[in-house]
Formats: sequence, C-alpha cells, structure tokens
Amino acid sequence: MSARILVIEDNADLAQGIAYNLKLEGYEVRITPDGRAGLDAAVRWAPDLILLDLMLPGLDGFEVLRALRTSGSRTPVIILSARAEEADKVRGFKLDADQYVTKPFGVLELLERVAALLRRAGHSATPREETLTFGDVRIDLARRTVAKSGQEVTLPPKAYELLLALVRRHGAVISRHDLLREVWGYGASVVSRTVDTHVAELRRKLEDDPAAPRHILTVWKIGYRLDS
Amino acid sequence: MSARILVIEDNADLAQGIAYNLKLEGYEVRITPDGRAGLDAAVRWAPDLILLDLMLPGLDGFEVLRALRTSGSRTPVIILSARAEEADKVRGFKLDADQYVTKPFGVLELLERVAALLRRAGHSATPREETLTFGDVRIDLARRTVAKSGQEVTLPPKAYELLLALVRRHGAVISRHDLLREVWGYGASVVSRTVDTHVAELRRKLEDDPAAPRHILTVWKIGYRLDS
DNA sequence: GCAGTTCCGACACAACTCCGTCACCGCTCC
DNA sequence: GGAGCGGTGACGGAGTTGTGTCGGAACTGC
Repeated sequence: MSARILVIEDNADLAQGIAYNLKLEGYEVRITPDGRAGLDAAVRWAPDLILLDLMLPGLDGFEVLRALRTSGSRTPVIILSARAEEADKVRGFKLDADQYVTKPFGVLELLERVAALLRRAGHSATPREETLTFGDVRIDLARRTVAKSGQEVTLPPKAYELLLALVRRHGAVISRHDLLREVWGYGASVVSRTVDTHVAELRRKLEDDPAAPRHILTVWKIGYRLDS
Repeated sequence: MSARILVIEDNADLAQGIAYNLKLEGYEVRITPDGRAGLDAAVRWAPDLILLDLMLPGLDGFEVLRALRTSGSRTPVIILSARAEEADKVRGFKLDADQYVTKPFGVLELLERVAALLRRAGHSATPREETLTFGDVRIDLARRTVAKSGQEVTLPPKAYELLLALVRRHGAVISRHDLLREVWGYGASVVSRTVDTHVAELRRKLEDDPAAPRHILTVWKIGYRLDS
C-alpha cells in the first residue's frame, strides 16, 4: 500500500514537478492550489503526509497548519518556504511542523525527508530500500554513509546527494541540467560546470582509477551515467 | 505479556501521540477523554499503569486520583500536568501519584518513567532491555546511570536523555530537529544549536578523545549519529 | 544562598561549495 | 588524418556555511 501525499502549493509548475517525482517513488499524490482547498483535502482525503507552502493565496500556510493541528490532526507536515528568515522558521516549529525546507531545495532532499517522516510514522513500507550498491560501493541510507569495498568513505553533503541522484537512475544518462535540478533545486543559481567538480570528487573517492572511471561515466556532450 | 497502560487525556492530539509511542514500545494502550470514563476504565480494564491529565472536562484529575485511591487501588499513576504550578499542587497532595510530568515533555522522558514504574511494580517483562552499551560505555536503565569502562559517569538529566535518544536509534543519523522533538518535546522553544552543547558534554564525558570522537559522530549539515 | 544545570550568544575554526583558469581530450569537418 | 573547436578534467583558492567551544546569564532543586 503506497502512502498518500497532499501537496498544497500555488505555483503549479513547482507542484507538478514535486508531484512527478513523488509519483516516481511510488506515492499517491494530490495537489491543491490554495489553503482552503488544501485544508479540505487534508480532512477528506486523509493523506499520510502533507507538503505545505507558506505563501498561499487566501488562507496562508500558517493558518492551514494551525487549523489542522487544532482540529487534532497529527498528519506529518513538511513546510516549503521561499523565505529563509529565522522568524518564519521559529513560527513553523512552534506550530509543530515536522520538517522545514527552504526554497530552492533539491528534489532528492525533499524525497529523503518524505521517506524519513513516513518511516517514522510507521509507513515503513515505502518503496525505498535501506542500502544501495554498485560495483564495490555500498550506500547506507539510514546511516548516510558510503563504503568502498568495506572501507568507509566520507562524502560531503552535495557529493552524497549527487551520488544518490546518479544511483537512483543508474544505467541512464542524466544531463547536468537534470542533476542540477534534482540536487541543487529549481532556480538554484549555480553554473552547470559545478556538477563536474562534484563528479570529480566522487570519482576520486569511489573509483579505483579516477582517471579511467568504470562506474561514473561521462557521456560526451550529454551528461553522466552510472554503471554497475 | 505486555503491560496495559491507560491514558486519561482530553487532548486527542496529545493522547494519540503518547499512545503511538507507548505502542511502539510494546505496551497495550487504551485512551479515555474524560475523568468519568477514565475512572470506569481504570476499574474495569485493570491497567498496570495510568497516565493522568489534570485538566479534564467534568471530573478532573485530582478527583479521579482520589476516587481511585480511596477505592483501594494501588495502580501506579503518572500525572501529566500542563503547568509547573500544578506540579506544585500535586506535590502538596503528598503523593498519591507516583510521578508527575510537566508539559511540554520529551517522549523519552515519559517512556523512561513508565518503564521505571512498571519495573518497580514487578512488570520487569517490559519490552525494553535493562542495559544498553556502545563502545566501552554501559547504560543502566533501571539505575539511570552511565559507566565508561566500568567507571561511573554522572550525566545531568538532559544529557542522559539525549544519550538515550541517540542510543535508541544508534547507527542511524538523527537530525537536531528530531532530537529536539524527542528529548525536549513538542513546542519546546529551544534553539537547535542547544543540542550541540549537550552533545559536546556527552563527548567530553564519554569519548576517549573528545576532539576526535569515535562514537558520537557529527554528520555535516544533518545531525548526529552514534556508532558502536 | 549554593551547586548544578540548562541554554544561548560570540567567536574561532573547520568543512564545504563553487568558480576561474588552464590543459587536454574527443568530435567534426575538410 | 590533422586542424580547429567546443567540452571535459584537474586544481587551487576565495567565500560561504556549519560546527566546536567557551563563558556567562537565568533558572532549579536542595
């Protein structure tokens, strides 16, 4: 049984993007463009988790969350906010949001948090596995560690997420642009060449011979591809 | 056989949360939303332990407790009080209650007290183990003490609970936010950096070389992880 | 009051991110 | 098959961000 996720977000573009990725992960997704409809869906549809934008037309995110909580709902909520200001964060926490993600955020980061929350809420039957492997590399999602032939390798956050993005679609070619969107997030102001830097780091730490990679491959003019 | 716990609490939100965590620990849980139903269940269902809110509609917590005791019941009771003043009242009551916990409380604290009371009442068949260990550190849950290579170490309450939170999910990465919710409780207005302070204390007292921790590890940008 | 504890702000430091530069590689076109 | 050109790899360092540490203020229990 797949978990149901409600996305309350007025930016249709963004909402669609998120929904697309969630569906890829096997979740059931519904989108509402404003607070009132969202609150309604939260009650009627009884989702297992809610992604909530703060900046909404009409009823804003704070009000939605408060209404939800005072009505006794314990549904886990992840707040998506454009404003990174501390005041907002505090308000969000005091309202018992379970997570707080500021835009721009990477899809992967969001997916990870969703999985984590659902796992804790008892929906351990999420489609995601606990460990991933390719070649002699093993990724432990819970521990957030990577090991090459048993030897633990420390990867900084960005490199780790990039690796996950590659592994998630291993075998397929992924463009720098896609990687940027998945890891750095929609609207991140980063040059696409930056991806190369982090790929280089991955190769340095995970390939036997970084100069002649056997797993993290370059696809000329297109992007990268991860081979087992 | 698992112990039976009765939760008398009118805030459905809170009651569900408590019940969820108790069930996770393997207890059998029943909830009643008011004093009269609670008293009724206390007699008929014969729980091994009662969690009792003071602010109840109709028959309040004091009256429930008094009725219970005058009827000769010796069932252990933990009082959940909203304010510190109420805690004082309970004290003045000269302890017909076995414990009192003031809101907001951490889940861990509550679980600890529940386990302790049941243990004392002879229900040692709680699902939880009596001691936990990692590295050369041993935690004695019953005595609430911690020893490093046989040498007893004194940890203040918050540090102790933080340690438990880490040990309970040892191996996995836990975010500061999660730690806050588990140890400090819902709606606690504490900055997440405070976690760092207490982690530092744990390292100082439990690591051979606090500057190069081998068990209580930092996961950059995410949180902490306890390794054996 | 006193000792112990909790919490936060300030600062220094460490880790990480990202881009510029340059060299080199592979494709394309003649 | 060689020249030209755009794409990629390698490297270093400036800037940013997150964490460790410390001291002290506020609070609590005794």
